[in-house]
Amino acid sequence: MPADRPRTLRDVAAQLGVSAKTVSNAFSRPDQLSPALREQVLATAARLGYPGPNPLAAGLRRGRVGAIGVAYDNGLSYAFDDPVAVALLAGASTVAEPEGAGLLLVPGSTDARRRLAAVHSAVVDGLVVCSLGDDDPLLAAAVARGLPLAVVDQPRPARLAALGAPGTPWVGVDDRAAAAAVARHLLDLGHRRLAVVSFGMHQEPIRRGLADEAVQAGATYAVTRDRLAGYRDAVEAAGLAWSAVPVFHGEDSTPAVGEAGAAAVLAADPRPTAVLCLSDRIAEGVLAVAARLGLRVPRDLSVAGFDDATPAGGLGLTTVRQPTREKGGAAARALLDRIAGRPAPGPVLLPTELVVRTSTGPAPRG
Amino acid sequence: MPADRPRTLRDVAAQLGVSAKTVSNAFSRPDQLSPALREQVLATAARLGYPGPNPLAAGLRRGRVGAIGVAYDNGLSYAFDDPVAVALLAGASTVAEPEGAGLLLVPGSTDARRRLAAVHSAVVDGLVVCSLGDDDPLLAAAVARGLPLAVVDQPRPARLAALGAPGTPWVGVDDRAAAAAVARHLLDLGHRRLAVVSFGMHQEPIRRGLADEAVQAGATYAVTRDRLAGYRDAVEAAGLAWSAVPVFHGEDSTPAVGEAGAAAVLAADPRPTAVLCLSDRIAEGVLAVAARLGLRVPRDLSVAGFDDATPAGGLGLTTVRQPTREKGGAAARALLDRIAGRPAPGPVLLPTELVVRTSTGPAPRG
DNA sequence: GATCCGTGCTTCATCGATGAAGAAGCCGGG
DNA sequence: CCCGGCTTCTTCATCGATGAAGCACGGATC
Repeated sequence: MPADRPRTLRDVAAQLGVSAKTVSNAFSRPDQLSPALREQVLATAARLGYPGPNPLAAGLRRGRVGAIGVAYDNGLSYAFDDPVAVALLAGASTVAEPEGAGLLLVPGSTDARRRLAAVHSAVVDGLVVCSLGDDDPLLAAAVARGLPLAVVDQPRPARLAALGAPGTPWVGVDDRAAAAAVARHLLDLGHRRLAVVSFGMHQEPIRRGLADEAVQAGATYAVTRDRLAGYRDAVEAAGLAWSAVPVFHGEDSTPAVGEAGAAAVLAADPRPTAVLCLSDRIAEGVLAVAARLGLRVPRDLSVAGFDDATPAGGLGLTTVRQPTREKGGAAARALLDRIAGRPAPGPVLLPTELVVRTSTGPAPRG
Repeated sequence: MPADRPRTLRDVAAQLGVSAKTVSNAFSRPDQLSPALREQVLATAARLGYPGPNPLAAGLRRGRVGAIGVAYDNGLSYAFDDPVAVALLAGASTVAEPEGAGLLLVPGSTDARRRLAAVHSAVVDGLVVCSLGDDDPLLAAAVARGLPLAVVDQPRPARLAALGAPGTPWVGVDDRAAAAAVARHLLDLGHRRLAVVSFGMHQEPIRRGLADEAVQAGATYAVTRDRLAGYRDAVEAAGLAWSAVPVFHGEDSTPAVGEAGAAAVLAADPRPTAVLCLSDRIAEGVLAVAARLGLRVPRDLSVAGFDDATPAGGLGLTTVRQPTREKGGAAARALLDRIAGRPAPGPVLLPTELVVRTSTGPAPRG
């Protein structure tokens, strides 16, 4: 009998003169032994201070650990500041929790090596990857590990197939059509001088500035590419030249980028009368600058966002609602299905909706 | 040679005619073999499609998995809706991420058995537990597993010692003093008829209603107990009777509870002139009801919150700022220290600060 | 009385990797 | 020429639990 707390089933088994497997069954398969013996085993285990079956060892043997991972393009600390990312996690947890599955937030890093190491060493049954660039090695690493995957937003299904992960469940929206809808809304209001403030085009290099058409088309973030293409569709359908629309892009989806973008595009003369933002958080920054410049919204300037995340409603922001929570939920669901060997759905395209609030109005005359 | 992808180091080793340990070293301890051989091993592994060392098996052997868990009193899906919980996670991730540690969100459940099972089966190196009731079996389960712990808010250090976890790192604020400060602020403004809207007293049973002094003192949530005691300190110091202050309590920290509470306490005649809320989210609900009733804030009614979380600023809410992010960060830091065998700090008491905004003002005359 | 079956428990091999310790080869120093 | 020490790689045991298959026994069945 071990002097201190027994660490293994074996120790407890020896104490009782039964087999290790029986102790294991007492904990994990109550139907495999008589209730009396089970009680006795559990009581002895408790008395000796046995911590219970080691989940790591059990996981190794079973090939299942009861947790799914979530990997982001950006770091975790960023994720928690972004209402969209939080909503996604909320959705995923709503699905995972009732199934008893934990959610492992995979640490990000600016260092590519460490970022990949985190994916290699994540102890999970599967991975939800969110918003990766077309050529992000993180996805390749996950595929190489043979982990069941579910992808949110990007890469797009076609790209996934090219990356050797065909049939991977995918959840997203029609970014292009949605973006076209907001742009059309502004064009219908008579706006002719538009500007765009976007988040990043690529994971690397991180850069800010105006993006010409070649840069836009070369974006490795499919979401960025497609939303810009959607704006362009609407602009050209209205008979305007896309090349005349300044597109500022920052590195991520933050008010800071919105502020920088607003400063850049609103300095032009003549000033744009409407700014299309690739996210609500960017729009938040644009609104802040507009206020600082003394521009009345929407009388002097119309601003539209994307996402309909907190606090778009409070700001009166016209935007595109996308069901972010549902995206997270659908991805988690698909992943859990895959893990359980149930048939997982193909690409899931969720609906979007233009939400018109008070930040957009008729173009000013002249 | 295995027909399909090799699954183990051994397979790769056999292919190359080296030992399994060498392949292991090629991945995990580059300094333990010649660069040339390492290259060769990695190339072969890649060629064969070996997924890399299984993190589960490595974790078992090493006794370390590179992730810390976070367990909540409430479910995950609730956590993501509460800005305070999100801020806590943000803080924890800010600390864990640079260390390469993942964050496992342990699934909650209303079913006690499943809740404990989740703690038993969490594959983590340690656990941050947040805001548990004094007698929550979840804590006992974590202690029984022998997991390194760090506790946020509650149970209090004294209680932890009683539960067999003395010396467990603890992070929190002086809830009682902070609550007294807000209450004093209102009393100083001349308010004499106060009311309180609180969140839960116990994990179970979940119940709403007015809580008399016995119920308040018997709360198993130390945070609830202490904040109420703080209010009481200030009220009695002002020469008023605490028993005359209606204390409504709901189950959790949501606007819905605030609305129910407001409906209950504002129905009294004479009406309270000030409502103290145990959280900003509750205050949010109270403000909504006040608006619905046509009460002007702060002219007819003063409302104070607690936390200074989103969107307290936007609402102009007077509240107590507590450094929630830092709480999460400090807890994660302490836990990682413990896991690494570094000396962990004793109880960490973070500062709070009264933040006066526009939701509180002088008591109406008469 | 022989056969069959289900219950309750055991044995055995295995999940996949890594720490500790040991054995070759190579080097320089005495 | 021999020895100690370093590098590089190997062997061996082990981390802790569980699936699959097997054995023993009591009761039902014919």
